[in-house]
Amino acid sequence: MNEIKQSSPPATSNSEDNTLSGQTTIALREAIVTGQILPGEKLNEPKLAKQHSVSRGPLREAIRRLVSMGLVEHKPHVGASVIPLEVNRVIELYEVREALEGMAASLAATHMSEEGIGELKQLLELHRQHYQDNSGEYMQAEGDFDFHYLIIKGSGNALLTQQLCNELYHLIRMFRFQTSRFKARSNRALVEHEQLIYAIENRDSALAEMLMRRHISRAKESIRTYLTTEKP
Amino acid sequence: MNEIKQSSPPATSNSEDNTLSGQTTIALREAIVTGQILPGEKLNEPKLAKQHSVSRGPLREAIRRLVSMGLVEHKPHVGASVIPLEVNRVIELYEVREALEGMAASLAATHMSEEGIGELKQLLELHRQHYQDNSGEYMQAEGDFDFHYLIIKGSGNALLTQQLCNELYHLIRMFRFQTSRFKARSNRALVEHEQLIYAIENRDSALAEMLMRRHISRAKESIRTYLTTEKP
DNA sequence: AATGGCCAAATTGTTGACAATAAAGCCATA
DNA sequence: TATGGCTTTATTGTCAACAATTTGGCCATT
Repeated sequence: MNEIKQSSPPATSNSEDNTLSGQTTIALREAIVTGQILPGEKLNEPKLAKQHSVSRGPLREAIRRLVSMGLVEHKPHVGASVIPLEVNRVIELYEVREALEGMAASLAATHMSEEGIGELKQLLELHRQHYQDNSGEYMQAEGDFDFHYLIIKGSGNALLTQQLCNELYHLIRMFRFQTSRFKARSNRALVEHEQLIYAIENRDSALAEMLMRRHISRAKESIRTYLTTEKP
Repeated sequence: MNEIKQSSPPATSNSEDNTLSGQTTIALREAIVTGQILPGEKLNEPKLAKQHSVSRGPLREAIRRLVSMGLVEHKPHVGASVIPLEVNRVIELYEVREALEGMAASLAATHMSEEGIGELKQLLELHRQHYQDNSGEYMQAEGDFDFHYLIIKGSGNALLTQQLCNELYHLIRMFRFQTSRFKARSNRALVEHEQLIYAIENRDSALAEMLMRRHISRAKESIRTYLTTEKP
């Protein structure tokens, strides 16, 4: 009962199909995100096809989808490989997130339903209690996703939601997994979430955007200093 | 000699490969963008494969890439079809552009090289002369792309550039083609571009972002009123 | 011993046939 | 005549074999 509900975010249970290529996409995606296939590692088609008990057709299709998610690079006549974990890429991802999720927060402040705002409050309360009970460790990982997902969905912009929740989402997950030793910032995040809800509740789109952007920008800077100092 | 250089933007000469699937992707993409295949139209695999003289394998791969560009929708066991042209989608696209290109302008103000700024000025001068000579009609289409592309590239953010120039770019082209009867705003665009260059030159990232966002937001509103009044 | 070109192995790109699913039309029945 | 279920047909999903390209290693030459 200590489990947080895994319903809201599109986590693993994406709206994928039940075709072989769809299932293979999910399997490969999770293998990459959870580090079973390492950054930079090459994706050998015959080998992976045998592993997943499919022919090369569906497997190639799965690889293509991973390319469109940004998890995999592909060079003609050479092959596909998991994207290497470079500091620059992480920074760039956070800059794109800042732009996109900032807009999402702004739109959510305008369009989000009262019901949606209620869900946000409910989630915040859940996180707050969990923070008091435990040492407040994990929330940064799973909990943050739920929160951001609700806001993105609340923007009412399907393209924006698609870009963030289907394309970039798994890239974020992967980077976060690879740098998971680095936690911190759990209490501050709680306060920042609270302020964000307040702004959305008051239909203050400019403030909501600013808070969201600052929220992400701070995370970016934390990661930047972490990755550039402890690396060599 | 009246032709504007087509070098800078990734227009048709994308960094695609020389494989069949790559060429088919380009061919199909252009057919969709230029309206040879209409919005909402279904993509019949055997028929298209025969048309382009390839087998269904590469063609399916091409379709998948178009899906990742947002030009095509795909339902399992049903098939792919060109995305329908709805007002909401256009508005949503402009909102995403506003967020992404706003960030690009901000980053460009910080990172763009003096040389890049020089190119911007050069391009602006070209547009200004063309506006004086002719009635200043087309610039909105081709010219605007060049300008925005230079700024996006100047951001130095590869992911951002990838998202805008490879994924969303052709969606913009398609919508712009489908609503091409609607021009206007040619002189104002010139002034707005001039202001933007000024902001970037002065390394004023906040101003650059604001001007770019307003630039796109205005275009959005123009299109919104145009599409919602003249439609029925 | 280092370098250059050539050959072979492994991997990717492509093809056509086969299987599974969904849409459309038909017939029977109420 | 309208409706429901069935059959047929067209289309998508999958497979295994074939062709083309790259990479790595080998040998000859300088």
